[in-house]
Amino acid sequence: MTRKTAEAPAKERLSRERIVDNALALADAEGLDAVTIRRLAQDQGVTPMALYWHFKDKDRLLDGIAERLLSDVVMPSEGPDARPWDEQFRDLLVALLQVLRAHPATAHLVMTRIMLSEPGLNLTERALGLLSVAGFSREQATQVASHALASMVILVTTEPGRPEASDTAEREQRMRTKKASLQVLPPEQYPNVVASADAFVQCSSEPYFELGVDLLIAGIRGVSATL
Amino acid sequence: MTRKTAEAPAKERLSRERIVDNALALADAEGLDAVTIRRLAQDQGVTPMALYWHFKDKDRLLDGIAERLLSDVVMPSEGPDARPWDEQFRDLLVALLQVLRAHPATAHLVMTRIMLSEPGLNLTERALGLLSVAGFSREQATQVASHALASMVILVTTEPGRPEASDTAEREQRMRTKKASLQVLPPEQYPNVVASADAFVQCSSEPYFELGVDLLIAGIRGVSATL
DNA sequence: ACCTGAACACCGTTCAAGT
DNA sequence: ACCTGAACACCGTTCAAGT
Repeated sequence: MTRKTAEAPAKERLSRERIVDNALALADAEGLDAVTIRRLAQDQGVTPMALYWHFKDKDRLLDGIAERLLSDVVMPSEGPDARPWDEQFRDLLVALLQVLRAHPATAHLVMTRIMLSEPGLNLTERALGLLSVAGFSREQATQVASHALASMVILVTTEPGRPEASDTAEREQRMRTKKASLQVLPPEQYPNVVASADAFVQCSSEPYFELGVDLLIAGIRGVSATL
Repeated sequence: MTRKTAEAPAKERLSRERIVDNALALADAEGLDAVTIRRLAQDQGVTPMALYWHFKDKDRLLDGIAERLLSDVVMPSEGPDARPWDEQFRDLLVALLQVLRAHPATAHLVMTRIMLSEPGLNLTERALGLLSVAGFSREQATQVASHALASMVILVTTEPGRPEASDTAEREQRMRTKKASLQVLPPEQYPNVVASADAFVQCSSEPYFELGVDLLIAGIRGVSATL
């Protein structure tokens, strides 16, 4: 339980790829706030300015992380698919959700960055195609696609009881504190909140994510039926 | 077009309220990144450390902003309401959406902070009540309520063409640049993306937000029908 | 009760220079 | 092409002290 992260001496040269690797690993382990130019440099045994040869600024590095996430999405295979559009759309969402769930601390980075990378463009192209089959106009399809992506992100980032890059001990403590603060509320004024104290503080992941996807798909289906 | 924000000499004393006022106004004008302990102090003609008497740290100040937003929500009046739960739920969402739209730069602050203030608790209590009428279990109602709140937030923060606290001139330039970068893509590979270039870069707000709310309500209604 | 002064340990980034 | 050194202009925050 030492506070320092174990760092390999990192003999090998720097590269965009290596830098993104480390940034992502660091974010996974300690949260995005720990991802700092200076910290990354230190972990690589290099001067902070060394990174600026590979990335114009920190924002481009974050772009790189987002691109990495998106390139990790394993898309449903191309080609004709006889199934209804909503089933295909769901597969797309789930594929995206898988990688976001693996990297909750960086998931939100993709929201503003999908159109900046090839894998993001591919994902978007597929989504737009399916939504136009569903009967949406260009404008609506675009908005629904954006919203669908964003929904997967917030599903991951707002999961009740999600470990916020802290160790398990103090995380459980925070959960208990929060739960207690809800249970202590006047039950005649907040009966539902008090009764939901548990659910606000933790949940079982699989049903949670399934509900989230169901909600979105049902919404799209519902709206498409009124077109 | 001077670069300095015009600051009243601010003769009056400091207070939590005044600080939050200024922080919110500053965020609205220049984005949340501009909201800095030091900057706020300077604008009030006071030393940075003066703020620490009123707020334990910056995070508590952000809590204060979130609470302010939530207290600005004008809730549909209490008391028995004969209308179906989904109409009532929609009113709740729209009420929240109104204030989030007025403060896009700070909207996301409420996502993790609803349960920390009385207005947030009231909003949540009402939402949970309606969802339990709709037939959801405690766990599901809690998750749906959280997701609904978060959806309103991302609707606001990811609106295409949303002004990111920059002046109109360079904002239009960025939009043109982004649009051009999409239109230049190979149309045989990304037909839908290219055709949607316009829609990714701007939209008319009212239909956009209505679609967003429709999507969510339709989703909840759809899922509730399968219970 | 309310605010100041000085200091600490951080940031991202520029610019000129080394190999 | 790839990296270093020194410096700049910022952060949030602590701690002791003033009124």
